[in-house]
Amino acid sequence: MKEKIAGTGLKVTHQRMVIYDAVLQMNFHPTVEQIYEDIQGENPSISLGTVYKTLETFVEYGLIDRVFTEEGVRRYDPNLEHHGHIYCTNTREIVDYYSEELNEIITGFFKKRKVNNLKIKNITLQINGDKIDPDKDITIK
Amino acid sequence: MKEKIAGTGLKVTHQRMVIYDAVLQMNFHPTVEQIYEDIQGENPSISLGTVYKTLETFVEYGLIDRVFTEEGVRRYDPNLEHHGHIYCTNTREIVDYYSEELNEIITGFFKKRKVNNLKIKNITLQINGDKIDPDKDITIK
DNA sequence: TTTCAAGTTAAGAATGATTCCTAAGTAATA
DNA sequence: TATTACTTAGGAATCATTCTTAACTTGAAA
Ligand SMILES: [Mn+2]
Ligand SMILES: [Mn+2]
Ligand SMILES: [Zn+2]
Ligand SMILES: [Zn+2]
Repeated sequence: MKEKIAGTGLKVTHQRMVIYDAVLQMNFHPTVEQIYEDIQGENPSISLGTVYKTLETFVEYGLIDRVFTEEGVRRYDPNLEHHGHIYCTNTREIVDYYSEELNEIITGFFKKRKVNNLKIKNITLQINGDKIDPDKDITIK
Repeated sequence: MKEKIAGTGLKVTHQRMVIYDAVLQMNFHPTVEQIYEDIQGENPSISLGTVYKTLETFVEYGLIDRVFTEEGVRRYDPNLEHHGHIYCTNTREIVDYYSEELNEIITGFFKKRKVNNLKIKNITLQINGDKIDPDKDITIK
C-alpha cells in the first residue's frame, strides 16, 4: 500500500496511508463522510478537508475510482477492475457487477461502431432499480 | 405540451409550460442554470427556485430525465427514448447515443443473466472521454 | 359566473456539501 | 542536518440546492 502511493509519485504520508487503507477495506462504495467517520476512531486529527482532498488526489492519480449515483451522491470505489454497478434507489446500496462476457460485448460493439473524435477514457454501465425484498441481497444469474 | 403536463395530473401553470417548452427546445442536456437563463428574457419573473422545483417535478412525473455527468453536474434531458450518453470531459458536451442493436444486446444479456431481488428501473450507459479536436463533432460509426 | 380547496409560486433565508486559504508541519533528497 | 517542495489542519468561503411562508392560481364544483 505504501508502494502503491509511492508508485504514483505522491509523497507517502500517514494521512494518505490511513485513508487509502480505509477505502480498500470498505467494499460498499463509501461516501466521503463514511470514510471520514471510519478513520475518526484511530485518527481523530485527520480533518474532513484532508479526506476530501486526498480522495480526489487518489482518483486523479488512478488509485481509486469515483461514482455518482442516480441521485448525484459522490461515492468512492477501490475496485479498479472494469465493472458495472447496480444501484438500489431505496437502500442506496451499490452492488458491483462483473461480467467478462458483458465487457466483451460492449467493447466489441464499440470496436465495430467507431466513435470518432473521442479518446474514450471509460465506459460505465449502471443498472438502477429498487430492491424487492430490502433484507435480501441482490444476486445475479 | 399543455396536454403532456395535464396528462400527469399536475396543474397546468404558465411557469410549467414555459419551463417544459424550454427543456424540449434545448437538445444539449442543459443545467438548471442554463434553463433559467434561457427563459429570463421572456419571463423574468419566474424564479430560480421555481425552475429547480419544476424540473424535479417533471422528472418525478416522467416528463423529462436527469443525468449526472462524471463530474457530478446535474443536467436535464428531454429525450425519453432509451439511449446512451457520450460525455466529453473537456468541452462538457453530452452527445446522445442511440443504437437499437446495443439496446438489444444489453437487455438481451440481462434477460439471460437474471438480476434477482431487483426491480430494474433503467440501465444507463455512459461513455466518458476527451474530444480529440474540440472544434469538430463527435460522430459514431 | 362565482366560490373554494388544493396546489403552486416568488423571494429570500437556510442548509450542507465541497472548495479554498494559509500558516505550520512533514517527506524526500542530498 | 539542511533544503525544498509538498502536504495538512482548521476554519472561512462558496455555491448549488432545498426550505419556508405568505400571496396567488388552477381546476372543479356549485
Ligand atoms: Mn458524501
Ligand atoms: Mn446546475
Ligand atoms: Zn464498484
Ligand atoms: Zn440524452
